[in-house]
Amino acid sequence: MFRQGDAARAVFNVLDGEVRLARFGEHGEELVLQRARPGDFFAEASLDSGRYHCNAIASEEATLLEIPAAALRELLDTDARFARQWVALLARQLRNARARLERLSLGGAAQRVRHYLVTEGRGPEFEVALTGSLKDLAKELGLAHETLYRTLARMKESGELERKGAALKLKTRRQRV
Amino acid sequence: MFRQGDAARAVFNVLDGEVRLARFGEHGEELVLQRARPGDFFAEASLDSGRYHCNAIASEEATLLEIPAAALRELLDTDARFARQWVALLARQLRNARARLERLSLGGAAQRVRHYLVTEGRGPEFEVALTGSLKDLAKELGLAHETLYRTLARMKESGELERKGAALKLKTRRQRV
DNA sequence: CGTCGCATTGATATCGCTCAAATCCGGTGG
DNA sequence: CCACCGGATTTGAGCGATATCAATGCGACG
Repeated sequence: MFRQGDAARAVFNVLDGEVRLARFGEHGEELVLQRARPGDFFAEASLDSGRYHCNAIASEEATLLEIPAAALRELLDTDARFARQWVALLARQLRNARARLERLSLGGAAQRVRHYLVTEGRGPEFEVALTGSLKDLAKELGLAHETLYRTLARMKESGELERKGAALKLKTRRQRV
Repeated sequence: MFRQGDAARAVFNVLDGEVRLARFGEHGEELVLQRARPGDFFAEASLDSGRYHCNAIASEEATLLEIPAAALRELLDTDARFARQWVALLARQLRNARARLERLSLGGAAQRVRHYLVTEGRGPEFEVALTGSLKDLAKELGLAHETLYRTLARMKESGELERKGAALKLKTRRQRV
């Protein structure tokens, strides 16, 4: 859709499909900043800065709603209800980014997995339905995929984790150490 | 000022001093999410969610402006200019959080230091004036402080980095590998 | 002068990354 | 229906970077 450094012309809303927001390291490795799924906005943070700060990649066929920057500014200025929702949206994304920040600062693969389940999971057992592959999850957690496989296997063996197809559950409460 | 889990009553603005926004791990280690300095707002993201998501700690004497949640909502609804600035503030913080996210996802201490200098530094040599101690910087970079010392020493020895008191500069351009 | 915290350096252990190989699985084409 | 292919998954082995533990110097501050 656009590349890092382009002038920010518009904000987008995903109607259908999925778009990855990513940056690329020196060696071509991809860092996913955000995965925008139907209903999500993206490039919201670039609006005020004039340039896009990452690359938008449609991994599959996707339908997008493109909102020109000028139109958005107009909306923000005139529609108070919209402005309030926009603020709520930014705040939500900010909290999400900070949760990931906290996760990445954890030492130890198992801790990251636990943190992921506790923050993203639902219900008393912190159940998470995997959307993509485990390799994708490994990227999200900042781990090599082999490490994630091994960590999941070890946690499953110790009874701390349960896997049913694409669902992950935390079985035991986090222990006092 | 407040603790994680408290009901979010207000947003704050630092007039003087410094406030750390942090969470604590199981073993008491501190994770700094944000350092609010004079002019900065904090707890902006908690407003919509009802509860604070981290602890606010005044590391030194600080003067704060407390803005009750109701007042802020009122402002957002009535003052379009304020709402626009508030959106810009959130967007800035979001970009900042994502930059840190990108940094933490880098492997290798030297890469993180470079990323820090390139994103936070000013001018052609990416000069950064250290505000706190190197231990604080180490936390920000997600490194043990010993590792940061060693990394800085190695980079200085190789001529890539220069240190003058509290200022850090990148001397050579990042090389193609 | 004693203490405290930061800065620095050394030694060691550990954990996760890298390289490698085997298996599985879904899809594709014959 | 079967052979084949690519990507994900899984397991193994070894290495290297970082965390951890430890000791010392140094400056500020009481």
